[in-house]
Amino acid sequence: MTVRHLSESTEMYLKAMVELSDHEMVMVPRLAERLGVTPVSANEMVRRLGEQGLVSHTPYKGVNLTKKGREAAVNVLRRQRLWEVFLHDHLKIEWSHIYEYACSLEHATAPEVTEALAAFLGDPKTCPRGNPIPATDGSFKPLEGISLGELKTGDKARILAVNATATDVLQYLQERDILPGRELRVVEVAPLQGPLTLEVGSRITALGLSMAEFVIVKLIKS
Amino acid sequence: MTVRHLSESTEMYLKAMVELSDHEMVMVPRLAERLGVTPVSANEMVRRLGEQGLVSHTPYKGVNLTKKGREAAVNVLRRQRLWEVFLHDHLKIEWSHIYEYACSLEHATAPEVTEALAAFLGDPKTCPRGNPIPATDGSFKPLEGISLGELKTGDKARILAVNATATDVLQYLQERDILPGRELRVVEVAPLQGPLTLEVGSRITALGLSMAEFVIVKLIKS
DNA sequence: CTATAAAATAAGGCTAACCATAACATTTTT
DNA sequence: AAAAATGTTATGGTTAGCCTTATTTTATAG
Repeated sequence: MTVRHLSESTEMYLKAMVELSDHEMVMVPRLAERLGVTPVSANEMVRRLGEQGLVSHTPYKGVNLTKKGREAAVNVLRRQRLWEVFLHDHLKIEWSHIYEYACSLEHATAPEVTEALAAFLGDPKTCPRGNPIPATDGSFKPLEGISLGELKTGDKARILAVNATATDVLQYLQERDILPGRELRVVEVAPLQGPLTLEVGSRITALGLSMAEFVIVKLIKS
Repeated sequence: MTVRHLSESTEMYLKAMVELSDHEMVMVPRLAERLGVTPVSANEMVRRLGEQGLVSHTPYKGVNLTKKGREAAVNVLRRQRLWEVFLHDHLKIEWSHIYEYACSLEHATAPEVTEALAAFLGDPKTCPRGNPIPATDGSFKPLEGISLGELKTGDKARILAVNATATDVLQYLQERDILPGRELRVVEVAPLQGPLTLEVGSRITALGLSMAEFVIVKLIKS
């Protein structure tokens, strides 16, 4: 049915693809950025993934996952987010660190362990960063929401998920209480890619646009 | 103080060394056997470990761990055995599989996660295979017991630990109820490296010598 | 003390993932 | 339509960890 055993690197590429655009084409250099490798290396790897039938690449148009690739990617996501739940709820690991640690564990997790873990956790549907956890059968509908960067002055919204992966970014956001479930109001949007001024709880915070991109929100009708 | 980050392969070598002889010299080909690599590869790797100050190798005499190497090795053991406890007690993974799964996880476990896991598990002292779990500070006294292979006809003993690592061997032993805590009696020791005949519970079982080597027991005075 | 077995080393090769630099192709902008 | 920006490919290099096939060194048993 699905795939035997994929290298850690392969899993990271697949996960990156599903994380930064589900179903749309991704330019290879965008992938490279997210994975912290050079575009040349990413191209090389994409070729290898193509040979394995995991992605299809149309030069100058982008890559996307094949059916097989998406299955594998969703499976990685499942493992990762289950570990996130465990690390957060049971081990009480600090929120900003769980992504990093879960990411190491995910590659070392056999199917039997994944399912036992899911059962132990009570089949959670959401991870601590707010993202949905794919089901065993691979069914998975990505969060419907918009990026915080798309809001206008005066908009009110609830934070659905925080998709940052770097520990320091997560820490920065955590310090400002920008966490799943919180509600916020956009006080001001500065021009020229300038920062957003937000009111979260009763705090006023400035947030750069690039960080705001990581925050998925749902507009609250007002 | 201790070491930054060791590769998975490095950790496996260190663990193998502490597992198959604590404090005694090990011949490199013995290491190679346990790790499933050729003696040539093991020699190469031992050289690299030597350069990192983790082992010291005296040609034709054997290798042993340096202080630094032993610290690292004991740390790996700690992580591994903690995961074994989690997999067995909480995830209810089958006994014969926990070594294999724990072994993957151990290499992906940061210190913060290790300690949080230990706390979550209630600082267990023993893993499901019967081995002691090293403490955070690295203190660790190996089990004192003898190998089942050293027993004589008529001896009675209690099984302290089962040190096999291969899943199929563990399964074989599990099927014959050769598990930590069980008591047994040696019915017969066949000559010429022949099998032992054992009475475990009320069952009579024949066990080859090489498998018996994996079983650590304590003689019961009679 | 020499013969044999065991351990070690030498030499050359392979793979997955990375890197840099440079050339080339395509898309987008002006 | 030309220039600029972006994406891709070519080429050659690196590292860790493995491999095989000799060859050499040492330990040990007769």
